[in-house]
Amino acid sequence: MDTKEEILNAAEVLFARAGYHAASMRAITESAGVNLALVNYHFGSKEALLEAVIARRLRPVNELRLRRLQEIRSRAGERNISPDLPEILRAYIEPVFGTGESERGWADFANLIGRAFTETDETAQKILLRHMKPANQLMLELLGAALPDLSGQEVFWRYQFLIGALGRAIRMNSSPGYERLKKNFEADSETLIRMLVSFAGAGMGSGERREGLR
Amino acid sequence: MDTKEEILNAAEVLFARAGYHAASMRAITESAGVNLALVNYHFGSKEALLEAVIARRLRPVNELRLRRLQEIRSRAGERNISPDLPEILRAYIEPVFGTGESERGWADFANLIGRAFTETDETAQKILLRHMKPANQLMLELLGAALPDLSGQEVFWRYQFLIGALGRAIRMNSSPGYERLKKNFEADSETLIRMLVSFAGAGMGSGERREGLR
DNA sequence: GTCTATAGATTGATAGAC
DNA sequence: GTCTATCAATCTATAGAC
Repeated sequence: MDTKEEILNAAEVLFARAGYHAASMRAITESAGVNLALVNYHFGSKEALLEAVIARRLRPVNELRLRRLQEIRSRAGERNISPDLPEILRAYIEPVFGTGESERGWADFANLIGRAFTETDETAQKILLRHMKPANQLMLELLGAALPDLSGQEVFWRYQFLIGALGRAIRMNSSPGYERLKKNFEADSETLIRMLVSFAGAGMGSGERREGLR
Repeated sequence: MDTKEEILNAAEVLFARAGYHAASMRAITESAGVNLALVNYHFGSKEALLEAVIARRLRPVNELRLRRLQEIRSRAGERNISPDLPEILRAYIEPVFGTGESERGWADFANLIGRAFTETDETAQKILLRHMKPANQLMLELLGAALPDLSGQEVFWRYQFLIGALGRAIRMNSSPGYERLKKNFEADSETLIRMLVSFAGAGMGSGERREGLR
């Protein structure tokens, strides 16, 4: 297989499992079965490698998200109605669990994303925010339109709660080390998505006057 | 001041802001104004230092949590009624935002906890889980009693969503780097707690037959 | 493009004087 | 308890042969 891709795959696994700093380039190249010097040849630096790992998976996810959210917005605009909250949530949540092809390796990447929110002296966090910005802005706009009775502050924080719940779900679902905790409560992706949409839908809609009237 | 405490304070800040691996013992001792060798003298190793940092803050939080949850359980038991969901949530959430004394430094620790869920080759994660286990078990039991119509799987995952939302709230509220994102949506702790309880209460109670009848 | 070899810096930890 | 000095290991990155 392509050397670059081999490195990306190995880096994804190790960044996700050990963390950016703890995953050394020696470990990565060894796991990939390539020479140590090839990381710098192909990517330039360790940080650029992290950027490439994140970008590879995140681009299709956010493109799909954005497309679905834009479609919801234009449909609501045409008929001059508020966008539907559960529909918005599903468009935001579903792509994270796989863009369709859903190749192997997604579990590790999901774990990496979970880390990226906090770790690696903000290196990964910045990369992440940059990729998600367009979808995030549109998401806030649609949520505001779907929840017209809530203040901007309320909408903003409920959106943050959703992001937190989603991140937790992804990590719990994919990262090893939670097996013992999950025991008999294992859930497949579709079940998880359904539970998330229902949880966040009820949580975000709480206090809305229109609640339940649609 | 006490040298040990000085080291703990500096380590807390640096672990939180840079991450466990990125925060070197040289940086920690320099920031604490003490000699490099004193970390190993007082704590034994870098990992033991992390353990001490976490334990110092987490013990009072979880003791308070446990006490309040136990009180709810015994009150419900006496009167032979289901425990009240918002009350459970408040008992679980409130202590995380400060145990009352709420000394300075809590913001950094909150950030550290956010990291600990994922980072540091599971070192911090294990420490965290060990500390939270008693409160977590009681929490699951009370949630099950408060939501008798839900399956164990549903209760478990909604609890995970709560943990995710809570963690996100803490990090957003305390860690630097989110200032630009929060802009005009800043909220004080009491407001945040209220929003969390209302969000999670609605989200967790969704689908319950008794919903709204209490 | 891929390799060896190594530079150059930084890390956690410790021995031993005070 | 606190200090200096240093070891041994590890890290990222690069020079240069093939």
